[in-house]
Parts: sequence; C-alpha cells; structure tokens
Amino acid sequence: MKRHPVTIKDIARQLNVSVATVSRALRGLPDIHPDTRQAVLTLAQEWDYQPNQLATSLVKSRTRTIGIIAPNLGYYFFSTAVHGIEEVAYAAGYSVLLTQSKESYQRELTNLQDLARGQVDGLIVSISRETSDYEHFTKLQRRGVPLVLFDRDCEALDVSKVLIDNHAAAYEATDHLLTNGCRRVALLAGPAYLSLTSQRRRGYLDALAAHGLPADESLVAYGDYSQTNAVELTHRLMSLPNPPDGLLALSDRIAVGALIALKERGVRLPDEVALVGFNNEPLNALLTPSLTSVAQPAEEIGREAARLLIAQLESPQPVPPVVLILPTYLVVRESSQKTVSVGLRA
Amino acid sequence: MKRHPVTIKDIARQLNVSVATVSRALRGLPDIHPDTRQAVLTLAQEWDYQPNQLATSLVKSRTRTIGIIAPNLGYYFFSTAVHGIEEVAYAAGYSVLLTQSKESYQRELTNLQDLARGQVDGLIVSISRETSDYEHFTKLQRRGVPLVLFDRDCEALDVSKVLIDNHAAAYEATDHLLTNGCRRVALLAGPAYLSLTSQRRRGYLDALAAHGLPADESLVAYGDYSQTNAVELTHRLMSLPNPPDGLLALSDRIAVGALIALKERGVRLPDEVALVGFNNEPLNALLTPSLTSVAQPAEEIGREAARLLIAQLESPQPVPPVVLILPTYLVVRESSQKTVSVGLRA
DNA sequence: GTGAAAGCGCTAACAG
DNA sequence: CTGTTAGCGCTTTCAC
Repeated sequence: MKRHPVTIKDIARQLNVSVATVSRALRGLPDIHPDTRQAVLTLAQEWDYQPNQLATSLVKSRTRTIGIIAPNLGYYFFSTAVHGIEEVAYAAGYSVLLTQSKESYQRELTNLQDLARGQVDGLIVSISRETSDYEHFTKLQRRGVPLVLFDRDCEALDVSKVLIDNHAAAYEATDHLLTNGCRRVALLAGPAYLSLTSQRRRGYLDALAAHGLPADESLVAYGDYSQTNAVELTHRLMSLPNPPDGLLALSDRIAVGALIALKERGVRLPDEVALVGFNNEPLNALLTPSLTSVAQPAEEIGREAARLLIAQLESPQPVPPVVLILPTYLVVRESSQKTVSVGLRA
Repeated sequence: MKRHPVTIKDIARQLNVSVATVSRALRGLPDIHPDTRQAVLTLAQEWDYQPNQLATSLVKSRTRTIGIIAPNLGYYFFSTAVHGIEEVAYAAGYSVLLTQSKESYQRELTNLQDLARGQVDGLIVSISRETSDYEHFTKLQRRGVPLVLFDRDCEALDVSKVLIDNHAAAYEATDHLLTNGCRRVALLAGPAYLSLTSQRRRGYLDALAAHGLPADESLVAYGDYSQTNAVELTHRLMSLPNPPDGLLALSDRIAVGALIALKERGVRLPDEVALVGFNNEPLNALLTPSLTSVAQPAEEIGREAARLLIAQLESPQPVPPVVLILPTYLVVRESSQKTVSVGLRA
C-alpha cells in the first residue's frame, strides 16, 4: 500500500484553513495569527510533514543546490577539494550534489545532463582527462547555467576557474632536484596533448635552462597516468645509455610506478636517483623512501570555487569570469634528498 | 538578462500545436503523425531543449534517482562500492546522487533530509560511526522511502542490507596469524560500542580458543580509528610485560598506525610482530613491509545494494527485507609471514 | 492524431 | 490576518 506523503493541502484541510496560510505558517512569514501558526506547526510536526523540494524548486526556478563533477572522488585531491566546496556551500545554505566522471567523457556528459535538467543552479567541474570536445560546456553556458572550473583547465572555456600555476610548480620541483645534486632530470608526464602536461613541461625545461643544462627530449616520457605504464617508462629511461639521476613524476601514482621500477632494478633512492611526485597524497609519507611531492591547496581550491559560483548565483547581473591561480608548495621528504644533502635552494 | 530555458510550451507555440502533442512527440509515444514528430524533434534539437526534470518528477512522483550517503568517499572501500552502485543504477536507467557524512551524525541527518525531500526514490546508506540515534531512518521507512544499508549495520533497522561476515573475517585473520607462528595476538579495535567491533572481537576470541589459547583482555585495545590513536595504543601494547607477537588491526589506517609505532620502537616486522589489517586499501601493497589485509568485495557489495534497492523500487508490492552476507578473503602479504614461513592453514 | 483541461505540491500576487 | 487565483513545466485522461 502506498500512502502518499503528507502535503500542505492535507494540513490545510485538517485545520480548515487555506494552503496559502499553511505555507506562510511553515515558512515563518509575518502576518499570521500566532494560534494559526502554532496549530500548523504542531500538526506538521505530528504528521512528520516534509516540504516537497521539487515543487518549491519548480515554482522558484532555483534549487539552492550546486552540482559537482569530479574525475574521481577516490583521489585525495578531489575528495579534499570537495570537502572545501561543501564547507562553503553549506554555510551559504546550498546543498551539494556529487558525481564522478571516472575520467570518462561519456560519464561526464551524462552527469552534466542529469544535473543540468533543473536539478542544480550551477556547476563546479574538473574536466575528465578523456574530454577533448567541450561543446557540452559551451551549451550549458549558452543556457545561462553558471559554471566554475577547478584544477583541470580548458582554455577554450571563458568561465571562472580556480587553478594552480603548473609552470611554477614544475619549475620549483625541478629546481629542487637540481639543487639537491641531480644532473640529469627526466620527466615522467601524462599524455602530451593535455595543456597541464605542456605547462609543466615548460616549467621543467625552464628550470633546466636556469641551471645551464641542456634540454634532452629523450628524457621526457609521456604516458597515460597509470601505474603500470609508469613502471615501464621508468625502466625505459633507466636503460638509456646515459640514464637520469633525478625523476619528476607528474602525479604521485606515476611516482609510485617509478618507485616500483627502481626497486626492481635495485637502484638506490634517493642517492642514485632522486624522485619527486605531484599531488601530495597521504600515502606518500608512508612509502619507503617517503616521497617528496608538489602539494596543492586542495581544500582552499574547493572553497574558492564554491565562493566564485555562489557569487555568480546570487548576483543580479552577470559576473565577469575570474581566474584564480593558487600557489603550490613542495613537501620535501626522503625521496629527493641525496645523502650529501644541500639545503633547499642553498 | 536572464533568458528562460526553452520549454515544451515554447515549442508548441512555435509549431502551432498543443503542449500535449509536443510532449508525446518528445517521448516517442505512438499515435502521432510522423511529420509532426519530426518537426518537434528538429526544433527541440535546434533550440537545445532540455526537459525539466523537476516538473516531470513532480507529476510522476518519482525521480528515477537514488541517493547515497557514505561516510567518506575518500576511502577506497566506499569509492569502490559507489562505483558498483553506479554501474547497476545506470544500467537500470537511474541516476545517482552522492553525499558523504564524513562520519558526522549531523551531516548524515542533513544529507538524509535533503535527499528525502522528493529528490530521490530510495536511499543506499552506510551509517556514520558517530550515529547512535536511528530515528531519522525509521521515520524514512514510515514515510515509505525504500532504504538499503551496506557495510555498516544497525540491528534495530529492519531493512535490506548488504554486509560481510565480521565474525568469520576476524576469525580467519586471527587464525592466519596463529598458524603463522604467533602465540600472543592482540586486537587493535575501534570503539567498543560498535556492533562491528564486538562481532569481530568474537571472531578473534573464537579463533584463539580454537587454537587452545586463553583470551587475555589486556590484549584488546579499543580506539577511535585514528592513526595517531593507533600509534599510541600500539606503544601501550608493546610496553606490556608480556607484549604481543601478532596484531590484528580492524582497519588499514589502524594498521598503518601500528606500523609506525613498531618502526619507532625498532621492532622487526613480521618476525618479531606480525600484522594484519582490514579493508585492503591499495596503499597496503606499497608499504614496507607490504600489509596483509582482510579484503571485502566492495564493488560487489555496491552492486548488490543497488540491485536490492531497485528491486524494491520497481516492485508493485512491498518487498520483504533481504540481508546479504558477502564473503571476505584474506590478502596475504609480507607483514604477516614470519621468516620460518608455514603455509596458510598448513 | 490532436487539443483542452486538470493536476503534481508549492509560492506569489491581490483582494478583502 | 486569511482566502482566492494563477502558474512553475510537464503528464495524463478524455473528448473530438
């Protein structure tokens, strides 16, 4: 038997008042008799009345809900960023709807459409790695749905963004390796076509140049971000006639792959080869050796993204896009400090 | 300027047909002239029409959406289980709304209410550790909203559940340690009041008994699941006049804490102390020594939970609750195999 | 084949 | 202070 949920109509009928009165009482509007209000409130409580959010949203044409599409909530960076988003959103009276694309373009598309069918007022998204067609986002904009990007950028999209300075991050990491005595630093990258890859690659190259070292294209290895692929790439690099003595991995997962490969070869870390990763996953501290990594202010990135979106949602006029670049910082651990240790930038 | 989204009304007006016709055409219902349908479809495409999900849900009083409340999506177990849920849900034509309670009763409550206000047809939840009052769930049931629990049980709730056999899991892990040469196995547990704790504790005790070993209450340490707390507890256990030579940690995080404490004390793993964790987080394979752990079929748990919920949603009559107990299995790694290794259960 | 009308549950003028 | 009316965008009889 399916009993229907109690509505304001039920309450109105029972109390011999109009639905408008019930609605007013429930929402605490002024201009209502204390007794009436009390009666309504009491009955609502007793019957466990729950306002139907769908109906309210429909008439108000806003949901006070923001949607998130993240590539993978299992990654520390994203689960932390989401935490930041939720913090700001809840404080501002918004609910948050989470989805994950699992780095799949198809799922990103599906999630986007699901969310954009009136379920949310705006979206915060980090684009899947697989995505190269951005029409779903431009369509969204044309429909006037506010959008904020974080972490993963798309230059073609003229929207607010919260990003990090990839060039500077890679520069700092490379400089750290060189300052710590590396002479040949290799780059373990993701796919070459990602803008993130090319930005970090430039930072890496510029740091080499600043140290008066030549760029050696054979030391730049592009991969697919998987751990197994990273193992392979590392073996290949180490088999070079002139192998590297330092590795900059563009994600911690890649770094773990490198670590495994180096152990397989019996290479001593950090003395023979120093290693730096990206993202500062908590597990880095637990590895042997513990892994130096570029940290991003994940929670703050999330908070800023939420602030930007909410500002747009609450502004009567259109808000021009803002691009925030947040600073990264290097968390130095064992994997990058050669025994004859010299201080950072010493 | 806020242009309103295009509605069937707009299309109807433009085409000089009624909204009913447009609605039919869009949904591919029969009894409509092919030309009319074509015209509608073409215009909808051109104008990028998106059906308003809120309106549809309101009239149908179902959303084809299922809500999830998980304690923390950053944990491998939950992000994997959610993946399983999504797989089944999408295949059945449902969308999935994710929320995380972050182990907070308050947030669990808020999430529940948000979701239950008409946004979802049913819920799949894993109860927060902090939750000891279950009225929000019983209320939900009384309102006829289908609910399925997974991983974290609440015996007071008479709903479908997908769980593991905690007793058997702890028994197997303890037996493994004893079979591998441990004589004094300690238990690093969570809070004593959790049913999960007491079930696993029983499994642990029964395994001891099966090996003819006495139960020693001083070897059972209750904690709060945090890593720092686990470090402390381990130090305390190891300072005992008669310290343990085997540790069963009821989560991998606790196990990591134990690992840290043991390293601080210079205790050799696994020879002096063997260690087994729970949940089989991927990082376990990367620790030194790599960590033996009780694995749960996370994805399958998610899939089963989704199947149970969807079965309820699609059944005309009420469905009696089903409790599924899925098997766990021990993933043996270095941390539990003493040098004088004997085979598992040999 | 198609349209008119009613209604999902709620809010928002506008009267009184 | 309270009720009436209209309507959010869509589906669903029931006529024609």
